[in-house]
Amino acid sequence: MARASQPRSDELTLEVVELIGSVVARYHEEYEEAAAEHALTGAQAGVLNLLARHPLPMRKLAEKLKCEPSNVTGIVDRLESRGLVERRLDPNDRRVKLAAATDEGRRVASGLRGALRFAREPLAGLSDEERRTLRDLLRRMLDDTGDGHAAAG
Amino acid sequence: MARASQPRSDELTLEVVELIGSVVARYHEEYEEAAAEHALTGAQAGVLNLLARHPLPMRKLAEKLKCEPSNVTGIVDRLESRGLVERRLDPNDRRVKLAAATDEGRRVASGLRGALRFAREPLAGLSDEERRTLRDLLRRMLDDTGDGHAAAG
DNA sequence: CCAGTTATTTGACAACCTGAAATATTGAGA
DNA sequence: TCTCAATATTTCAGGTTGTCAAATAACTGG
Repeated sequence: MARASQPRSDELTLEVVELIGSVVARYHEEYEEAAAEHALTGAQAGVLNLLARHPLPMRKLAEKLKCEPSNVTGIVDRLESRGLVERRLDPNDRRVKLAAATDEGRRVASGLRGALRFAREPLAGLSDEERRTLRDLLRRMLDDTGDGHAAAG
Repeated sequence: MARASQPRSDELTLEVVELIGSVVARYHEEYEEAAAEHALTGAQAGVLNLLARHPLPMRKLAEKLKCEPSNVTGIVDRLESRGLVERRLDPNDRRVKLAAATDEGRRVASGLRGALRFAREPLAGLSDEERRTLRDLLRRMLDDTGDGHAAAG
C-alpha cells in the first residue's frame, strides 16, 4: 500500500515482459522434455526433485506444490509404484507419512537435473559481472512485486 | 558449435538459476489466479489470449500451444460453450476451422491482461536503465541457449 | 474419556493431454 | 475425371493432474 509504481506500458517494459514470458515458456518446455526423457511427467519430476534433498510429509509436499494433499497422494503413488519414492512413518506423529526418495529415485533426480540444460545453465554467455547484475535485478523484481512467495523455501 | 561455455555450478550461477525458477513459479501462479478470477483455466486463458489478436486455425493453435490438435478441440469446445470463442469456416480451405474470439471473448481477454499484475508489471521498482540492462541480459540468455524459440511470435 | 483438530486417503468428477482411428477436403497426377 | 496421398479436424479410449467432500486415524486439550 505504501507506494505503487504506476503500471507502465512503454515499449521497453513491454519488451521485458515479453522476454520474461519467453523465459517462462522455455523453462517449462525444457523441464517437461527432461522429465519425459526419464519417463516422468512434469509433476512427478517436481516431486522427485523436492524429495531428492530430504523426505517430506505429504502435507508439506502439497504446500510446496500449492495443491491439495489429495492430489499429492496420486503423484506419490505413481512414483512409489516405480520404486522411485517410498512412504515412511514419522516416529513423532503416526498420522503423517514421510515421502522419501529411494536410492533409485535420487539417481533419477540427479540425471534429471543434468538434463535440465536451460534451468541449469541459462546463462551461457554471461560474464560473472553480468550474472551478478542479473541476480540483483531478479531479486529486486521478486521482492518488489512479491508478498513473500519467493522468500520461502 | 563454436564454443560451449562449460556448465558452471558456482554459487552465483546457482542463485540466478534459483531466482529464475522463482520467477517462473510466480508467473504461473499469477497467471492461474488471473484466469480463475474469470472462471477460466490456465489453458483456456492461454487460448483466449492467442485468439484475442486474430483468428487461428485449430492446427496453428496446437502448434503455438505445443500440443496435439485433438487436445485443442476440447479447450475450444469449452470456450465456445461459454460464448467466448466461435468456430468459423475458412473460405479458402473447407477443411480448416478458424477459432476466433467473440466480442465477449475479447472483453474477457482484456480483463485478463489487466489482472496479470506480475506478467504485466514485474518490474515495479526498476528504473529505465535497469530495465534496459535486464532486457539485454534476458535477450542474450535466450539467444545463447536458444534454438530460435524465443524469436518467434 | 471426549471433542476438536490435523494428516492422509478414497471416491466422484472435470480438465488436460496423447495416440489411433474416422471423416472430409485438398491437390497432384494418370 | 478418378484415384491416391496428404492435410485438418474430430471422436474415442485411457492416463495424469487437479478439486472437493467424506472417511479414517491419530494427536491435543480439557
